[in-house]
Amino acid sequence: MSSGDPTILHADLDSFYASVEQRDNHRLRGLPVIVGGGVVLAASYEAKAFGVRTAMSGAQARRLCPRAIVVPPRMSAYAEASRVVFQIFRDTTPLVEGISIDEAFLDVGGLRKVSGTPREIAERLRTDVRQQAGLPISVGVAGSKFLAKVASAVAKPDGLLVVPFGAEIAFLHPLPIERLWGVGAVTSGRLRKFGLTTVGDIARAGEAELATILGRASARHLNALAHARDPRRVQTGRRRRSIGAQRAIGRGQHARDDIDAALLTLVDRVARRMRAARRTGRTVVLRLRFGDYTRATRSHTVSLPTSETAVLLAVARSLLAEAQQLIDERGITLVGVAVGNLADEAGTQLTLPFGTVASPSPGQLDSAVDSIWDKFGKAALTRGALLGRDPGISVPLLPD
DNA sequence: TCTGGGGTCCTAGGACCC
DNA sequence: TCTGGGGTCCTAGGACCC
Repeated sequence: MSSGDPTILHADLDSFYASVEQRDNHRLRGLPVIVGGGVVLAASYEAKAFGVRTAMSGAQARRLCPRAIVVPPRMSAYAEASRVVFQIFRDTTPLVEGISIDEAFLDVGGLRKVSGTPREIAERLRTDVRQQAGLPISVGVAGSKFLAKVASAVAKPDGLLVVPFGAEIAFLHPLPIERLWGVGAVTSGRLRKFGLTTVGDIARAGEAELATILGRASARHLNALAHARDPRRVQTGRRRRSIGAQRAIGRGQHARDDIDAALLTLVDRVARRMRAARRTGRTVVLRLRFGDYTRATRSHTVSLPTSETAVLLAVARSLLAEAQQLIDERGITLVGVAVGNLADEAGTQLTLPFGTVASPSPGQLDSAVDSIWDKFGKAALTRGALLGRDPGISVPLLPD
């Protein structure tokens, strides 16, 4: 690490969704394109020139750029494009760590004899993605993940930037604090109040002073990054830790039946995705957002992992009942369901009257059932759930 | 013209166990 | 009986990222 070239690449597709749209429809090329209606999911560089940004409300975006062409998202097209690009990544090096649908870290150490210098590899990668996927991609090359990521951001659009060993501090310190990983709106506001505006300011402030502003953990984290210290290696085979779905449902009154129908749709979508990925989970999280934009979560952990719609739905419904008072008071505008504590699908599936629970051994059946019963109340279950008569449980499962 | 739909990680308190 | 320390798990909230 002390000699030679830095070997960590951060590859990041430019305005990914918008670029796919421009690739697939030549009439959109060279024009300001916005993907997404209510909120901007992606904006082409032509739209960004007008100040349009990701996550901006659609109304604000159209005000800034009235001539922008707004197209609805085509998630399956983006997923397919991502698949093609990630295959190019894996053809480049086996050490690929995917971060999201459109970015990844690649470690090209040890490939010099086969593939050339990291810069040459990065240039070829950009050419391959352009030719094979038809998409622009920016690449940062540095000695750490953090610096590589900053470098790719600085290189955008459609660029390549290498931060050589020894040049890290000079590169990093003039940058605004918002470039630091973990500095969002809240943290940047706090830091700026204390006159800290550049990464160099953070480095000079020192950990102790930072701790008085942000707390110990954040202080340690930011201080390390500001000194370009980031020992994390590129990790292959990282696995997803939760699977979820959510839906905004607008203001105004929502009948309980409508909320319940939304919940069913979400649970069904999540459970289906879990089964497709052959994953099971133990913790069900209900996410809510209210009319005043406050949020709340309720969660429950069952003893055995499952991907069964009926089981997950039963838990989600009990969580919704728990939160009913909040909903009545504040009005609900978003409902989401996520399943965490993920495990691989178990070998044994125990079929219960109200669904199937994955179990490593039949002896654990009781605890699995108990954990769900506890949440429901025994009375409700014995009243009919186990016989499939409780309308709260016997919802017909949609076919896969 | 108020605010998608995915995720990650961290913190803190409480329960529980040894 | 009282006090204490350490560890894990669960729950809820919050900040942040793309």
